[in-house]
Amino acid sequence: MAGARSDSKLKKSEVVAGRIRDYIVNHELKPGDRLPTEGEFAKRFGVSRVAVREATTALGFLGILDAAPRRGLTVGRVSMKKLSRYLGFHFAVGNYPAEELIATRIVVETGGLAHVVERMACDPSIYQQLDAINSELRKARELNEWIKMDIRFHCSLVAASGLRGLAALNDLVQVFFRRFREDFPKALWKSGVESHQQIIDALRRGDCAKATELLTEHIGSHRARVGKPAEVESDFAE
Amino acid sequence: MAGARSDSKLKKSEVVAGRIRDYIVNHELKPGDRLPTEGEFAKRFGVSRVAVREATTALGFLGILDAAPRRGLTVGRVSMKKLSRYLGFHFAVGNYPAEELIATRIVVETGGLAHVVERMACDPSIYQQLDAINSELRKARELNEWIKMDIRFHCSLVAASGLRGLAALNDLVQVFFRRFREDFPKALWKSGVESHQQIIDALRRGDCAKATELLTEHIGSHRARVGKPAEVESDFAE
DNA sequence: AAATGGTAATTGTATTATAATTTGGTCCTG
DNA sequence: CAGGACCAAATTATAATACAATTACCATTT
Repeated sequence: MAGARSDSKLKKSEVVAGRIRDYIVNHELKPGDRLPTEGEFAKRFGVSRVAVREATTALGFLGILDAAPRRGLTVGRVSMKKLSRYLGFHFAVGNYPAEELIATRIVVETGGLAHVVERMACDPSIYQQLDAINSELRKARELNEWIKMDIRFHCSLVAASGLRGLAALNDLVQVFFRRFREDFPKALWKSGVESHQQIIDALRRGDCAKATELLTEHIGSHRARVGKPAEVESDFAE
Repeated sequence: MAGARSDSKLKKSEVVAGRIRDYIVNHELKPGDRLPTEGEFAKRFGVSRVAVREATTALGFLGILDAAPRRGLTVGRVSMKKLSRYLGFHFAVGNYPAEELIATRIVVETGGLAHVVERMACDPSIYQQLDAINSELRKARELNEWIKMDIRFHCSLVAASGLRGLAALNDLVQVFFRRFREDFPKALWKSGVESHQQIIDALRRGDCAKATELLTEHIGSHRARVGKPAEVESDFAE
């Protein structure tokens, strides 16, 4: 009942945003291409510049377009970083249950391992990079630093699969997961780093099954702590 | 070089959006909770109401909050459907390579299968639901209808894992994948439906390995068609 | 020809006004 | 006294306008 309006009656700025979207699609514009100015759109759509402005601002948030004085509007690039800045926290609010989030992490991260093994066989620098990050992690002395490096390790692990789409999804998952790292006890840091080491060593050996087992265990170790309930809708399904 | 501004100099509306986000986090607000009015925020942040309005509009696009006259601002629910309206088309513009998108789909969809088998054993209605959707798909006579039902089948398949986070990610992937369905030849519809049937039958038998193999093959069959190159950044990994 | 500075175009921000909508209360009626 | 209808106030929705800030482009000068 809450979002009933979203279909029955679109706000004007949403309509305008849709028309700008259509403009991009119909003209087959690619990132970097220029769009008409805000005033131009306002005149063309017969609305005030404020309405256009709200639409362009919102689309700017999504990374769909960029706006700069004198340059005007240009088609942008979707940036997961930009998105996660606003969406990541919301999953902390919307509360997916811990168990589901952990299981999702396992799926996404282990899903990339086979590709990692494949690429690592051709390119030894991949191992070195992961190893270097883990060394940094070992040197962490403060929680925020540790969190940052731990996230970087896991993101790099998935990125090493070469599947940028999967890496993008993983970026999101990691952000949603952040709250579980906030109270990660220092006593467990060391064993975490060792887990990482074992995982990348298994990958270098080409032992994908072992790496999968270790990573599943590693992520699953978070189950020890917490798990709030929640209610989150899924969309298309049903 | 394009998005350099995004870190060096945030627009005021982005700053305001960030502060509203922080407000929600700091007050531990949950979906449905009320926020101060736009005027209130404007006074509190020392900016004009237009700046607040741009922020709230953008956050409204993302589903992070709802705004209604007299009711004011309330914390919203993230809706993948809402997001995909604006992001889906952009991935068609931003162009992930087909191969990567296919591989990502395989990871996400097959990753949920083990959970599906588990839940299906306890709840036969899950099979019935998937079977019903596939029957609908079999009756499709028009491309748009077919696309819609095919997406619904695959989304329901992942949703059947019970992992709502994974289902949300999958919703996104399906939207990004849409462009590959646009020119799906009618001649292949029938074999697609049969693949679906074999998959859910394998799941009902508890044969997860077979289902995984079939689904991998099913999704991979898209490889026959196309594959544009692209350049898309990944974020955290570097 | 290159560098430098100015100018104009375009977005960024603020102010104000008015319309539309919805909640909540109040008043009237049975 | 209860219930419904209506009215009013609060709040968002939209618009019009003005000015500041920024920067791409051009002209001018050295």
